[in-house]
Amino acid sequence: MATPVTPPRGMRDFLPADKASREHALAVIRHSFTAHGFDEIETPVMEDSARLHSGLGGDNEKLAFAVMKRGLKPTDVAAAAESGDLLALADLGLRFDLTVPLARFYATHRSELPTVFRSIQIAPVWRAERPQKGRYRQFVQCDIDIIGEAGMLAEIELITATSAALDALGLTGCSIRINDRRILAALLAHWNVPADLSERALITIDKLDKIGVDGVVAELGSLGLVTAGIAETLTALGDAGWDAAEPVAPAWLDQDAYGDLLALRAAMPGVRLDFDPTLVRGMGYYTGTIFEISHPTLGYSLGGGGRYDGMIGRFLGTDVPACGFSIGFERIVDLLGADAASVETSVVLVYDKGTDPARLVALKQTLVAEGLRVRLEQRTKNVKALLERAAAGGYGRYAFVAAATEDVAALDFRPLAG
RNA sequence: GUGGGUAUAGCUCAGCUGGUAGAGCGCCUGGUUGUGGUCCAGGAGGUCGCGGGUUCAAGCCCCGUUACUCACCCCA
Repeated sequence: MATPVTPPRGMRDFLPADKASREHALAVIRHSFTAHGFDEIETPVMEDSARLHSGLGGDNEKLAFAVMKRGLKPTDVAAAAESGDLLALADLGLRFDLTVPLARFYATHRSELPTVFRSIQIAPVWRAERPQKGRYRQFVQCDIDIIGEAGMLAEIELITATSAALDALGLTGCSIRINDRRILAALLAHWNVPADLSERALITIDKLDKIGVDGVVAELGSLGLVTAGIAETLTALGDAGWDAAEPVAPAWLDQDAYGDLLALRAAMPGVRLDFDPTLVRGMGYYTGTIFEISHPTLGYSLGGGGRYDGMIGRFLGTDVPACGFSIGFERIVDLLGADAASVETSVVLVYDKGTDPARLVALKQTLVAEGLRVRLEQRTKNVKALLERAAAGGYGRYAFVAAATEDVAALDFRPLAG
């Protein structure tokens, strides 16, 4: 039956068990980032509409929810309709990522921030997309960014901290793919791709693992490019790993950028880094290193980031180097199970109707003081269903409170098997 | 923005070639059990997403519409 009480399209309610595991994961991520020397900040969920549409958000700009001006009159609407500029009706919008707000935040507060500023942002963003598996219209991103560090120490700290967070969550099998915009730029130059086709060509290259060499060549051809020799390079790109320059560096490879990637890899022996010259990422504002979290069981990435040295300057007037990494929180929590430690210390006391409330609360207080999480449940006709719900809610043990139970020592705790 | 699938009880779903709405689970009541996740019987609960159409008759067929969902595009 269609119910009129569903949340807005692509946005979700969270039941207690979901909320608990989300909060647990958030705490783990926050702790990892903090331990690596990053400081958490918060910005408003809305920014000026003009700022959101300043060209820095790539295609995401088109997905921004707009907020109408207050006090609009019918004449305003008519004027906007006539001019065709409907965005003129909006002066604010919901943020579609955390990077644009951060750039604005830094421009506002630069004098109060350290020369090299390491920020944490854990917050929801909104995109007016068509929802599907692993894609929502409201979702939480966990961003860390380093502003003011031009050297590769920024990349190293970001990747190290992100990798530590994934480890702390118990996520196994993740790898981080890495590339550099300079390598892509050199590649396009090698193919004589004109500037106005660069963006389209890059998006096509990004699909190599999905549509294969022939698919990419066909799509590049349809853009009007001369595709002679491209297939050979693409094959080499697909096979390229960290030995891409052995024994001889290929003509398409930007050796400066590649040398930097090798140095990054050498600095982080504990992190699984894969060089992928076909990695693109859609955001046009990236200028150097780009990276993305991959998981073998998923067709989409779990997060990504890169260097965007030009963006702060758009707000500040003077260029400030910046680099960031974002974890896609929703896609991470979908992979996590319940928090085992919490289940172990959570118990249910099942009591019969008519049991003295004073005695119940005394028992409960004693157990709470011992560090347990305690839920009181009145016994229902069907105890089985009650216990199964408790198990699903993250409780690990239960005991019945008998009429004569005066002391917690008399409680007979038994495990709740899901 | 493009395409596919789905919509029937609180939940998961049946419902034949059109003929008065069904099951399991959950819930309520009575009994049973009486350190207990058992069993038995009974009961409540449905504008069949919404709006039209065809028909003596529509949950079922036709048209429209909305929502959900999966995929594409793109993205976290």
